[in-house]
Amino acid sequence: MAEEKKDAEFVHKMRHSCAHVMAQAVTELFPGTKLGIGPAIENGFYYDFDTEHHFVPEDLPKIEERMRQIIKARQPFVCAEHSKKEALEKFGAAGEKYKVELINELQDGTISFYSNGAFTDLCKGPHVGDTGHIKNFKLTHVAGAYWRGDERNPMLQRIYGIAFQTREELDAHVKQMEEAAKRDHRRLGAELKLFSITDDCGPGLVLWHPRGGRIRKILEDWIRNENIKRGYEMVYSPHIARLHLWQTSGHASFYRENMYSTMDVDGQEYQIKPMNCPFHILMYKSELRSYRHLPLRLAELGTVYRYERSGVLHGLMRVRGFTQDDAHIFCTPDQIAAEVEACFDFSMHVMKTFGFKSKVTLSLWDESKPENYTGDAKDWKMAQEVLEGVLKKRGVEYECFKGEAAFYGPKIDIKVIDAINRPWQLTTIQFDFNLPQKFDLEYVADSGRKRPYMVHRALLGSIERFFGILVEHYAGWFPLWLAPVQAKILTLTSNEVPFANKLAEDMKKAGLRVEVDDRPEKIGLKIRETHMEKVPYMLMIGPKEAEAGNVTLRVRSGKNIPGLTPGDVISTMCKEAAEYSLENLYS
RNA sequence: GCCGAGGUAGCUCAAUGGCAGAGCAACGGUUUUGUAAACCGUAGGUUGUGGGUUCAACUCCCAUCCUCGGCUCCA
Repeated sequence: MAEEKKDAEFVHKMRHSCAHVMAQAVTELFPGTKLGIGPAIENGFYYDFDTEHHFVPEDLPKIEERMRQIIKARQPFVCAEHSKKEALEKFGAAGEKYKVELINELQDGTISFYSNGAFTDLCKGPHVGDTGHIKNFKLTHVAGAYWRGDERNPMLQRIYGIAFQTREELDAHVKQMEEAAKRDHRRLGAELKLFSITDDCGPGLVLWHPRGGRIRKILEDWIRNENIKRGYEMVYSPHIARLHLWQTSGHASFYRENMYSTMDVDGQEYQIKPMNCPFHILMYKSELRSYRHLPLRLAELGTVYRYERSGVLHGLMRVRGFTQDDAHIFCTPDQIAAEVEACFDFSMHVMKTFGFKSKVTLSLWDESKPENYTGDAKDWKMAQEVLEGVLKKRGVEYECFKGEAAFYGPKIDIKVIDAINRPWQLTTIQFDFNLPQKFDLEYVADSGRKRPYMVHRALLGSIERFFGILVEHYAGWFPLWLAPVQAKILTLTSNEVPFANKLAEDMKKAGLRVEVDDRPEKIGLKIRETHMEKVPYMLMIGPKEAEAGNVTLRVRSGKNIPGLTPGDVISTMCKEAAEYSLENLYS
């Protein structure tokens, strides 16, 4: 264990040292380049540069070559300490304005520098002994990045690299990235004919094709049933509403930049919905509510439209029109903890059903800036304790982020990573102090009228994003209960077609999704195409099977299971599909 | 939105100012086939879009739309 920790520390130092060497190579090859920062990150490092030259991919091998020379020279990393004044003089003279900015923010006292060869960088270290310790690295890509991550600052050019202790690890990582690219949902979405997003329709607007539509319908039916089982009422609301409604809710001001322009209907301004909340609130308000009727849980697969800046769109993960599995819970103060707990458990049930590994975060307010939030300190304290209490009770690991709460309340977010390790938020469970007040919600309690608590939650997050994650998670090999085509029947000759059609008919009657490939093609071709469509089960029928009245099952691995009766196949497949199984019963 | 790279047949990609091409897919025909690609043929294009330079533009210039990698922002 201690060994592992030591290794991890070494690798981190080595990656950071590699960033220095890259900066050194870049400043030598492109004189006048100013330096930003260059930390070690997961699997590698980056460095931000400000230079007239625009880096192109062809520059990377040249920079790598220079880096290899520096590494070969085994230049020792030497630490030196200077006063702030000396540091400012040194970097000021070199015109390193970004370094000067960093130094100015450091406390007075000594400031450490690391040098190797002729290159010196402001750095708190530590580093490897000399550049010879850097062995297996590769520069991967160039990207833009704002200085200090603030879009008001100038944009620098960032070069990313990866570095590992051994050649094998580096090669394995490169290979892994290539494999990950093959399961990218955008690629599989086209290959498996699940969905498309086209120029003609518009960016961020998804066309769900028949195969994707089948899966979506199964997902939607499943999540609706799970909601109903837990006491939710499924409701529906319109896609547009009078602007007035959004002014009341406050969205027309605080959510303005994500909303589309209004449209004129009979001289009135209408707005396409970016949220479902106001509609559920109107339903709540449609009658006088009593504590006896709470909690009220209104759920909807609600399609919303949000303006997302062009550069942030990403396949199904970030789109402009999407459907949330949204719900709003209205309840009394003494019901709130149980409701949040139930939401959290519901989310965990979702994650488990699909085999997702998730990461939980708790977003809290910044109590030093109450002016940025609605609701008083007492409410916030209570709400945060409720959320954190549930996480503690369930014993899950979670990370707290102060100041990350919405202005209207704290929240629990649950994220899942995609094929290439990018995290995407699916579940969100949020307190809302704003809307009950804006709409003056109340309920009749034993001692007069009171304001209900309101929780907003989405578990899948959006059907689109969830589906994108799902495609990548399974690499297109959906478990039987989700597979758009669960089995394909392949005939060898035209003589078996009647038997194949009869089997298909019986399977369809049993509720299975099956297709027959009766083309006069070779069995090898049919197998290849069916495999590439990622159909879980192939049922092969040739003269032998037709004679015996059975089928040969070919599973994904290529293994054959001969002599199965149609009845066996149907009952086993039905069982597997009904249990939301992640594992195939035939394998 | 910002920085950069791109956009050629349904898909993957050629063509460096001089006749727009290949493989796969599609379509037509032949093949009745036993475990990951049978064979022959046909068709397919305003090179993202609009403008400009030129005798001549996929190629150079300008604008614009979209995609990709990041940044910022978020389900």
